[in-house]
Amino acid sequence: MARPNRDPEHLAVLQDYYARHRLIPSYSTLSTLLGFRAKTAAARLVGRLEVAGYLKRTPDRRLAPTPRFFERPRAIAPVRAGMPEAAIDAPADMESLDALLVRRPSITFLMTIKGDSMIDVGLMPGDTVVCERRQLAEVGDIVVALLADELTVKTLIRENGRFALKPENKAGDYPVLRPDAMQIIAVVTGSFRSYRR
Amino acid sequence: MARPNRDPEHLAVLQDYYARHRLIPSYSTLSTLLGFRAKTAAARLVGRLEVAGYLKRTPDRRLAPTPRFFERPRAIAPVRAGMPEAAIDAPADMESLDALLVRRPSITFLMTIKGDSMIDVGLMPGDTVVCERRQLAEVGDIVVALLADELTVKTLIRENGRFALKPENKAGDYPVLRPDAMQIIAVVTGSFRSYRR
DNA sequence: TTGATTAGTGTACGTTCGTACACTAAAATG
DNA sequence: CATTTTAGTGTACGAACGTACACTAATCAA
Repeated sequence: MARPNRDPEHLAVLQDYYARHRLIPSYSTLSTLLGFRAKTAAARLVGRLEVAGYLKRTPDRRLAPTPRFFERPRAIAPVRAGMPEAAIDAPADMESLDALLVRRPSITFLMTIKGDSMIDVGLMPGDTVVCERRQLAEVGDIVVALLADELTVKTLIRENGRFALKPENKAGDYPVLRPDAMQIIAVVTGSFRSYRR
Repeated sequence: MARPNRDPEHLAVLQDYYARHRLIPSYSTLSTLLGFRAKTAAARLVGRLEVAGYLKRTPDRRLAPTPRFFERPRAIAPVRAGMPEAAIDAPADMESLDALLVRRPSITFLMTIKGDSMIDVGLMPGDTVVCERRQLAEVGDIVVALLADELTVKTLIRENGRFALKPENKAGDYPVLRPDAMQIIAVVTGSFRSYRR
């Protein structure tokens, strides 16, 4: 039909640029980046990438990346024989983990897990939880609550029409907490740990 | 001395905007966002945020966020009586998730945990592990190994002078793997999950 | 080989953006 | 209360940006 489509290759360059600068460049600099001599070429490319769902426009018509822009090959098991490289394809530029875990920076804070009361849901002592500061939580949410001047991480449950805080450790035999007064400080939206020494 | 400094508050709005759009807005839209009536105010604010190290300029003089822009406060428990705000808002330290979890982006990739064979060390099905690609691992490391064309996450142990792969699930009764040939693909340096619906 | 199709070129133009500059407003200090 | 300092206002202007449009180049299918 027509010319060969080099868009994937060009997208890769754009993704690298974004990884370095955290910014979609102007058509001019994108043209320079890709070796185009007319910035219209960059404009057309961007149009195609928009249609393909890699870029979108903000309310004020500026260019911004979409979630798809950040999709990276994750390692996938099973792997084809003798080809672990292909399955991994280590991306030189990784999506920012911050983007994955933090949606509203202004109300987000981190907290360290103390003790093993939430071990059944994979929250080990020393793990860091990502918390969004708000009072409204839903039943089933893991929340940060203020109890006797201590910040506690527990699952919010409902018992006989009352809210209670449930530890997640069958072996540890922790009691469900049914305080008279309880203040929800934040909702846990994620967690992480580092195995680095 | 002078007017109260509302920069932290304004920075928070900018950070939220960035989290939504992955883009630093123009001075005009930033002014609208913050309720400024002159875009010069936004320009001045941005200048201050540059000096403070939250923003920088790309080679073509466009505005981009710095690593510090992505730092989050870490709450400290226990809390002083009735003062949960202070523990969060006046944090001991600020940290960026990327800096914490990814030290060498070029050899780092992500992988999703399948199954519950590592549940005792807090790796639940669906969790994402951060892996650094390298062959040299130490005993006790959690590693990604290639076994029968499958990528497996296990703990590397030494048994009678031989290396072996140990699952971490006492209840599940998984066997220790003692393959004739085993290839270490990567070392797990971190893990995370999101509780978001 | 020809025709259809799509990528990139070159130029022109209106709009928006960033910056400069003089000015006003609000707080803290002495 | 006066002084000092810094945040925000208002206006103006050149430069950069995005877009439009006509044109050329490269590939594939018939």
